[in-house]
Amino acid sequence: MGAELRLRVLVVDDEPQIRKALEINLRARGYGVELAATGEESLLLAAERPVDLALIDLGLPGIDGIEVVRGIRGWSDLPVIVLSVRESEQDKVEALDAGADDYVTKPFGMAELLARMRAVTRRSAGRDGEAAVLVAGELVIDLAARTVSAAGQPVSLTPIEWRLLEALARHPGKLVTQRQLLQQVWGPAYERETNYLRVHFANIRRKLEPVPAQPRHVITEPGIGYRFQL
Amino acid sequence: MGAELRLRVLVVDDEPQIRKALEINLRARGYGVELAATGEESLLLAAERPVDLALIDLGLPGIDGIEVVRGIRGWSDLPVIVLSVRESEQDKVEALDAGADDYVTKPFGMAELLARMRAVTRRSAGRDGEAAVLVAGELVIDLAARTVSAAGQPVSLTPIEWRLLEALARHPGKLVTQRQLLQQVWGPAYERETNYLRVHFANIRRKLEPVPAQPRHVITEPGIGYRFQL
DNA sequence: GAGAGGCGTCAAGAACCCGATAAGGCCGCT
DNA sequence: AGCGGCCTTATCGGGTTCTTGACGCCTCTC
Repeated sequence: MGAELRLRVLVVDDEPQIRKALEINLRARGYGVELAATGEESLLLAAERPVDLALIDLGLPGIDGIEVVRGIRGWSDLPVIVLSVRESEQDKVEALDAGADDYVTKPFGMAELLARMRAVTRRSAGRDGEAAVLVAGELVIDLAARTVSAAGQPVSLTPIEWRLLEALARHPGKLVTQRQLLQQVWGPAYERETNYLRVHFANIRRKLEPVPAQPRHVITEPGIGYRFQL
Repeated sequence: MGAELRLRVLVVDDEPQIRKALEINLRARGYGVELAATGEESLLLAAERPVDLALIDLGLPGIDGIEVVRGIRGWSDLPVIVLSVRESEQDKVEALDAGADDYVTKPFGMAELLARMRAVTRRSAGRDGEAAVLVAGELVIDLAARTVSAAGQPVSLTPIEWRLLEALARHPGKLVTQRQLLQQVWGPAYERETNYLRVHFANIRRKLEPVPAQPRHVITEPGIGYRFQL
């Protein structure tokens, strides 16, 4: 399994010198490198060419780096390291809570960056393959295409509904705590707002479950969280 | 108090002031905190009491912080954040390659640390751990999915019941004292309320044991505690 | 053999959690 | 401006869970 698959890295930075420097260093270490100069470009690239890791600069023209992170997190759990000249705690917190796995302030040493890259890829190494479509009775959920259909009919979910369903469906059968859901969908400041979950899961069940009062797939574990039952 | 499902953090640092400061800040944020001053102590604690995250100082007397990280990585993939005054790249690389998930140099801002803690726990929460399934006769306990079934039938446990069963099942065969159980499930202020244990274990046995009056798996050690028999 | 302490059982009230529903505000679209 | 979708917020009822106290049985000690 340890067959030296070369990892592919997406580098997003608007300064050509930094792009060049990173490209040279990473290629020398055996990484494959994709380059993007703007947020728009990076999102397109990430969608069409699968990469294993993204290095994203915060100070981008156009779409901000934070938005790029959010955009990526919307449909994948690709490891993301943010690079930035901004040293303020608020910037770091914002980027990390947007879904970044690490935050490195420029200027940084190449050895440290490489070590941090190894650390975050190590974590996500054990992920599943592309089990992107999941079938549960009359329910069909396509995680990649972001589509759901119940009893053959396509169902349209609101953004929040989709993120909640996705958080459950990514780990079928496993229990996801209220805290995890609130943190993933709304952010760490909303960990106590369990009423959000009640309202939105009620809406989800109304759309997906044949008998919303007796849900078969979106199960609630009182006092703990929710579970997606296949 | 409500059934707070809080994350438990192990703090390893030899300076009492830093331990205290971290403890106060983390508790205020709703984390459970275990403290250790030396590497030896921390390894013992980590093995005995399950925590969800470890904050480890590098400059420890006795066993070095790096060795603590390696020790933990030897048997678990617990998220680990290293705290250190050392700023050299070599120290960072060494710690990260030893298995640490992040490296924060002192002094650091509390907001940043909390954000980095959220980032690493978010990662490790999502991955499907190795099948942590425990089979004891007609009992099947899935610690990862948080499900229990007896004689093929799924059993639903209340939050407190689950936490008690989990505390026993994480160390099959080992004796867990009443004090440990009360402290883990209800908090340190409830160490005397052994009647809670009697009531809830009676309910657990009623749900799990074929003959609740003659329990085969949830064994009580009079005057000391309880034990999970495989 | 008597007493004390620990344990299991039971039941009742309080506290808690969930689902349902609806009103109000915000935003984008026409 | 008007409209509609979406999210937030509040309230209510019903069901479950937790706590608390009481009682009887067992075992261990004196």
